[in-house]
Amino acid sequence: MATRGTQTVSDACEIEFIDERKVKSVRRAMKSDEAVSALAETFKILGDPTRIRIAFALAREELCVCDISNLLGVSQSAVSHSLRALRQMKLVRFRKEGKIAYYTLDDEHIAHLLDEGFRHVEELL
Amino acid sequence: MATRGTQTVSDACEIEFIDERKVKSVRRAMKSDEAVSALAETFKILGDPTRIRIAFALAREELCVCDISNLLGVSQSAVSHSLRALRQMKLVRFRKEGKIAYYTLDDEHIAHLLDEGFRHVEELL
DNA sequence: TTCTCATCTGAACGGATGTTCATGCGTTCA
DNA sequence: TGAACGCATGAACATCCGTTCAGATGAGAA
Repeated sequence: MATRGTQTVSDACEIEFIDERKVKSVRRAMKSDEAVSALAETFKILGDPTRIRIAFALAREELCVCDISNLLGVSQSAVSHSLRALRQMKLVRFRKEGKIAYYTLDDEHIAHLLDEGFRHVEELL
Repeated sequence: MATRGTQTVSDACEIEFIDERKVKSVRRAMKSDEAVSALAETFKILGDPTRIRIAFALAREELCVCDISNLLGVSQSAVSHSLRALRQMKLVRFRKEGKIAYYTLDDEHIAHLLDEGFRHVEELL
């Protein structure tokens, strides 16, 4: 903490601005807190190898929990927990047929997100 | 844990497959472990409101650490830690001019990722 | 050189998160 | 109706992660 004048500021930077014009320009374009938080939550949910594999698979085929479990070699419980997380962020949706739950991606933005992401990381391998 | 035959499997599903064709089809298309892990790391880094704001800002203007700190109202130390994380995932790059470090996005995939992500979440607000 | 400034870094603390285990719920079939 | 099955869920535990604090580094000014 640095004390300046009467108020205590979280010691960001002592000087006022390096380039006030650029800062103001970006500030105007900045997204709302709700949008930023929602996007952060979405990325956080996708920040897990199992959930990425699940989303990738569901982008190609409609699958039931058991199929996903077999496909990835992950316990059914873990798959179900992952699916719930994906569901809460509206990344996947499902329909029930008897006792079987079939999952798919909720919309194509997610598929694009994955494609764009893979394109980025595959450039660096 | 369930024991089946000689090998112990993580009790995924007792039956073999619900739809073997779909599972095999997805399995063939599945990305490598390295790509999946790298993408998960990338999303994990982006799964934080501060780092999203930073990336969003750097997609529009080249900024120094002090500007970012002022722009977001976050301590300079926190910004620096976030930038290091973004740097390690090759999401941003920087150049030094005297004692000032100017940061920008590393490539446009990241900008597209953010745009696509915002498009997704803004549909749900 | 010495001081100031912009930035970086490691350690440490508290909260969030992933995984597993055990169990509960709803459906199907004998 | 009761057993088997597919799936969902809560609790508990260990681990990861974000933030802050204190100090270090390196460049420019005095």
